[in-house]
Amino acid sequence: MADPNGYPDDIEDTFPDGFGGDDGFPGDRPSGLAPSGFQPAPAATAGGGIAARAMAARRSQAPDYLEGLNPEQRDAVMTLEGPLLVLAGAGTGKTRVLTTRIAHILATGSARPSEILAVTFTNKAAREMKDRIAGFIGGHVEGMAWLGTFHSICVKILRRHAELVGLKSGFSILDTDDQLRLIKQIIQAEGLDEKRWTPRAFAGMVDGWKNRAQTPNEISHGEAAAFAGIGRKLYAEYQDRLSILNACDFGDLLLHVITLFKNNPDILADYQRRFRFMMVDEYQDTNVAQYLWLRLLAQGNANVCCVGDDDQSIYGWRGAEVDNILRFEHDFRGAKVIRLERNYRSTSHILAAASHLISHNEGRLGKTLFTDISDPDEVPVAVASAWDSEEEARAIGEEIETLQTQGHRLNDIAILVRASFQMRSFEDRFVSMGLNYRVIGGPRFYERLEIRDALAYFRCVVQPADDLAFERIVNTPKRGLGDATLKLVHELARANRIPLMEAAFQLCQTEEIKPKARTALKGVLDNFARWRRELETAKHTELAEIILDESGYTEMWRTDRSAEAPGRLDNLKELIRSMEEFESMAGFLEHISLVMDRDSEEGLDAVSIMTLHSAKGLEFDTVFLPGWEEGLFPHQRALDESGKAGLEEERRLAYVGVTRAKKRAKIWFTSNRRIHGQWQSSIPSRFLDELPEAHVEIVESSSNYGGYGSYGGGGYGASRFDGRDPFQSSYSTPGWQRAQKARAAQDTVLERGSFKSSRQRKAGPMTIEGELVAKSVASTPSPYSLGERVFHIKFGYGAISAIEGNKLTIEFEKAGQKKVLDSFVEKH
DNA sequence: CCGGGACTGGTTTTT
DNA sequence: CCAGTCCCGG
Repeated sequence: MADPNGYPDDIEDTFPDGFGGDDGFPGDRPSGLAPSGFQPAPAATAGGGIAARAMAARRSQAPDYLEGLNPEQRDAVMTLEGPLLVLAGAGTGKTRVLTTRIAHILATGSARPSEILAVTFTNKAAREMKDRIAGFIGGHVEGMAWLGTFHSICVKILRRHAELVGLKSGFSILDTDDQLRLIKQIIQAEGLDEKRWTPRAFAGMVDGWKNRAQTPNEISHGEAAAFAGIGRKLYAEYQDRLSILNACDFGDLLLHVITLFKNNPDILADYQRRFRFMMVDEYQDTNVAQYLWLRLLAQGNANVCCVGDDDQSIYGWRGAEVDNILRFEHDFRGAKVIRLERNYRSTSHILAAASHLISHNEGRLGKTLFTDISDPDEVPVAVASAWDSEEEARAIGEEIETLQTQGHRLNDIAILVRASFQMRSFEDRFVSMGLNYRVIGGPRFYERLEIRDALAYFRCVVQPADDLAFERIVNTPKRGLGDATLKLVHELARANRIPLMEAAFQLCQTEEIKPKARTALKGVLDNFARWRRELETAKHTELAEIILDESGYTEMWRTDRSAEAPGRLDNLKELIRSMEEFESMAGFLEHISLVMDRDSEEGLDAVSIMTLHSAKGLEFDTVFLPGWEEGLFPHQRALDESGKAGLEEERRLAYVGVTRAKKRAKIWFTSNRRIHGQWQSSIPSRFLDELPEAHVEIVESSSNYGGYGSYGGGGYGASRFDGRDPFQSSYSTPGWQRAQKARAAQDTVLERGSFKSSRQRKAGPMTIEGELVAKSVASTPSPYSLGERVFHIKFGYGAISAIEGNKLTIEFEKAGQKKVLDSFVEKH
């Protein structure tokens, strides 16, 4: 019985062999999915009357899962048919709507789990969504085979049709590091100067092209001629090499699927039929390729629901097109738009501040967040200033301590910075005061050297053609396989268009390489051959251990006496432990190439330090926003490179920052900042002027001279920030001067005991307004004089030729000219 | 093969 | 200023 849209009764049957079967799971029947307390509609006969059934369900008994939704949210959940754009402001329950909507689709029997496509940007978001859906429908989330990131969904599709885009199904996915090494080889092969034409720059261009779904033939004339005139050629070569390697980069995952769909209408049609409902989270972050991908799939059946917030689009620089969301109604005809503006997160002061700030942007779809909840104790958004980043860190650290003594948890506090170099002063400060913190977004587990090496071994076993992996470990640990030998292998491989491993094997059969290298190479190849045989029989975790042992890799770190070595061995153990969750080595490798998860040590109570970008989607009771200065935020480079659009993206970033706060937001700016080693006096950010006076309080002094609840100043308008010189106003008030005096006294004490802070302070041009400059170290004259003869424990005797604070330049009699700290020399 | 010295570039980041 | 990379010398 086919429905009016032509859907066959059993969709599974229309897919090629093996396509539907492996999606089978116990819960792939709508009737088994009703949430408790809700009487499910009869099992779906595909098509027909979804809305009607939903209405019927609602009439008979409002299902549990709709409880507590506001009217707009409910509308978004129940609108199943046709294109739908949900404009969900910060903290308006976006994820809840998305997950409830899926629950609703399942509960009403409108589709089976495997017929729902739900796309997110990050693995974290996908996981969260899965967890929350599991809350509704129990263990049957596993049936949501198509809930994942754009990339993981694309891989799934590509594995089935790899041959159609010139790959084999077992293709590997290169990460940025592999990608760069490959590009470097190509640039070298072209004889370009790597210094002028850096692999990184080219990788950036490739990324840009792939973000726009352009193959080498489709890039513009201008870009084809970019990169020393051979942009197109290099791009084509790169793609060619990837194909020979049977590998993809991240961008390819989308690009290949788009190519696949365009060239194979039958396959596209299958997927169009399969995906009865499509949902995209964070739609404002989609790039052109993702948009095209979605368009292709949505052509069959326009039940597309995109959720996003144009005001939170902060990834323009990596290809996201705000236009996608701004043009939704135009691109998806008859689209319904629902705005979620009721905020459940922040106080009205915070919302008012954020709304007023973002209202300075043009070209928005326009939303105004509001809340009904009124908290009699709520405080305005605070703005405070500091002399430099160290004082900023110190003041914030002290405020955090105060909050802590008042019973606030550190987990509820975050510091959100514009650029990661800002984190340093906070880390330094928090370490010295013993305040627990955690940096979000640092280096990732799978990016560590030892992990990549280990993975390269595994890749070589699973994917013998993975040249990049082979290159990486062929001489790690050292086996005496130097450049000379490898060059031979490369030449043979290139000449015959065969994988390196194969070339190496052939080379071992000849007399062309030196006996020593030959033995070593043969040893490696024999090992791989043996491990590959064991792949069939041994348990993959055990095999992994065998590989690392027999290759000498573990041994290499065991004998390494550097400080990091033990940690690296631990990481290797951890790697093998994490493999246990997977069925096979291949399955594991696939997982890690896509899911570069971070370490999470959620256990302890700690302040979070992260960039504004990585804060999107999170919330904290208290948020500190340091560094609101022109040039840093908005960032100069954003202004220079993208002009007004750049400024607006920076402003959205500011909006994201402020809206992370539930109860307290405090913004900071400093008057001096060291940039590229140079001290520069800074001007308060224009965004400060864009905050509404009525909801913002200028905090006179900071840290132990005030803190929350005892604002000194008051009565200053935001226009105060307009001045070129912030010192004229608040910096000359009596309260400020008093604070400075007290602080200067305290600094003297602090710095006597702290080598680090005195070292860091020395370079400051502390010359403005004498009294403020009473920083002990900066003004202390050096005890040494020019020409003086001194002794250094390592360099011996010498004469001072220059003095710069506590740093001396000395002409040593034996060692020549060196720069040393005065504390390391003695008078002689 | 390691390490010191020269040189370079320094916003944001996921997959 | 500082961290990462590259190149060359011992």
